[in-house]
Amino acid sequence: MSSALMRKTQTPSHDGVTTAESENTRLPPRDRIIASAIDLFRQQGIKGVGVDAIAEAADSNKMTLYRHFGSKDDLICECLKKTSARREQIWRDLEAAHPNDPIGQVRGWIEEAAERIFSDPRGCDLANAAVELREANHPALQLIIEAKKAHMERLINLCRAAGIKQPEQLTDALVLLVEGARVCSQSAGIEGPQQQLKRACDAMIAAYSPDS
Amino acid sequence: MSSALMRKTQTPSHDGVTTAESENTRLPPRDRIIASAIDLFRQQGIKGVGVDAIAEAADSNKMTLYRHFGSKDDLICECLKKTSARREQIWRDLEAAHPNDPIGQVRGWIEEAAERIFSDPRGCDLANAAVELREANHPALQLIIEAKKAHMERLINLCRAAGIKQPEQLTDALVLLVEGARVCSQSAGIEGPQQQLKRACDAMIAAYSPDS
DNA sequence: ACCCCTAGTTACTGGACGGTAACATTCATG
DNA sequence: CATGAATGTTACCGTCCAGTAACTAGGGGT
Repeated sequence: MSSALMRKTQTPSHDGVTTAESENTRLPPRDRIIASAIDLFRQQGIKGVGVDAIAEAADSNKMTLYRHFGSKDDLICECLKKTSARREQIWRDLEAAHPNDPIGQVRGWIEEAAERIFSDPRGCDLANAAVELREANHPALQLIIEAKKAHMERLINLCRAAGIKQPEQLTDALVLLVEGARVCSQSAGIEGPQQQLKRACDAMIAAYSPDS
Repeated sequence: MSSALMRKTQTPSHDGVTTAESENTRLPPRDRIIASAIDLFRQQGIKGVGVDAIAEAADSNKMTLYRHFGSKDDLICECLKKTSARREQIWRDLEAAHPNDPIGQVRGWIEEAAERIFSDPRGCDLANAAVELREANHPALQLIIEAKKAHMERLINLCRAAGIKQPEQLTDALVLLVEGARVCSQSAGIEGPQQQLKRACDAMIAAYSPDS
């Protein structure tokens, strides 16, 4: 809490001209608002944070927020889209890191998920949003489902390219394990079963790999 | 309003002796409130429902609610305790259904989880609560962690009794799969990987079973 | 100069929220 | 019948929420 407040206190472009370079380049308000919203949603939950807090954290204000996003639900959807886009980027990075090595990309994805679980045990933003936004037909829900579907499609193709016998089944199993680890990191304490995510995935991959 | 009045009109022990049992016996307000709260929390999320709505759904009122529970957080904790207690009862039922068959109890637990996922795809109340109650040191969190821990302890003992080589590892993997299926039933659409929960668990059990 | 678009500021609305006070009612007991 | 505890009823408090209105301040273009 206090650290977050402290961090926000930095007076922005107080001396004006020098901001030329580096990450200090102030993003336009829309991007700042989305970034702050993703942050706060992750820290306090979607229903646990109000638009005023988001605007303030973005060093902006509520009116500007409402000029860019028609409603809080709108902003939520844009945040989820942004999160999905970042995921796509991670996949592209994995492809670059393991070229022509589909199973390496799959293992890289698992590795990345495991690291993230330990460095920031707050689960998957998309899945968490689905838990919080239970009102029927919430516009975010379709986004979440489609993102998960696209994600699994990619995994299936990688598994197939890797010569897995039943790529759909292995993908389902791996997704269950990873999603389970992400939720357990929130509900099962620091010593929970998420500690064994990689080992469980290895066992599952072995079970579906062609016998050596 | 009027329906509430109508419903309340039943004269209780009007004929004295016969009322021994029957489900028409109105539960005391405290139990009605907890039951209604669990229901509403599940339907609309913990942060999505107010105490007024809970009191009304319980055919009671806010003051009675606050006489029994010091705060909404208090009520949340009692609901989670009740949920944990019901889980314990499920385990006892499984023990009775599969006496001296530890792996049968484990499979029965998986079976029960799978059925529940399809009949009511709203995930695990405990895990969902952990997702929603992110404020640091929320009193519910410790309850959730302890319930999950006790649950896993039971699974480990069953796996060990079944002759599994590494009972802790198999338990971790099975819990990841089941928790993953529960969260995917909310976030991955009706055709999500939760459909393959049982198959994935079978593969995992096979991988950890002594070779036949 | 001019306009115009974007962004920031302040103040506000109406409603829902968690929680409380004061009072009225029921009802099983003595 | 009297008592007292548990329950119900109504009204209220202060706070927070999502969302809006009116106004001001800069910053480029033309």
